[in-house]
Amino acid sequence: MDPQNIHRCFAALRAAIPEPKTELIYHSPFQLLVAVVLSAQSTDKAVNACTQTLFAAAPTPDAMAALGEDGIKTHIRRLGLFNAKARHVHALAQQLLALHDGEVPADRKALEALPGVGRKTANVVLNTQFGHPTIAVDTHIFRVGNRIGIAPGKTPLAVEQALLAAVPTEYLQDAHHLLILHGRYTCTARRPHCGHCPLFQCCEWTDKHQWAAKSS
DNA sequence: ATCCCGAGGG
DNA sequence: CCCTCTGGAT
Repeated sequence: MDPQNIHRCFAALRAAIPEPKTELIYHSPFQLLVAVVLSAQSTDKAVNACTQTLFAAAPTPDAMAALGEDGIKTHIRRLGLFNAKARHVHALAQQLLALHDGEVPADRKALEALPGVGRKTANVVLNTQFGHPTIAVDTHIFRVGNRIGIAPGKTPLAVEQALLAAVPTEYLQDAHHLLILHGRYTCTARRPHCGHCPLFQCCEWTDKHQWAAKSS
């Protein structure tokens, strides 16, 4: 997709979603990091409910390490993958204490070396906590990017780089959130609502007409 | 390529 | 009832 078309897409999204909601603000980089680790394969609503009680009990890496794996589990039992997540969050707190003086590192390599943290999670931390220009490519953004033609049939990294190249740095935050919302509510995985999609004109997905016919 | 692993939606 | 969810590690 050529850059002009990408800009047309974002203009259309901006018009359709006038006021992007700011992401939930967490009290510290540590709490945001934990929240993102917990969010894997889970809805934001469920994660918010869990983190509220979890951070009341253990707001810092120190307290989280002391809470222990089983203690963490009692707060996140409603999430999917909660066993692995409790293990990761506990090990995460311990490693922050052991290797980084209890602070979340502002470095990609150090972040991705932490348990339960991959590129997507590292990008969220780098962007929201440390102001680095990154795009965290989750399943929504990956799907949307491939469909509309930003990086058809390619890897999440290719989508990330294409968006980084196309979106002005100061607009990355909003672009990220617009794409998430678009993927969540309109460009859905199974039954996309192409019939009332704000990106229908600029979208290069070959199946868009088929789905437009099925979705009013 | 597969596992982890539960809730909520279509 | 089946699928999907703001993934990451093996």
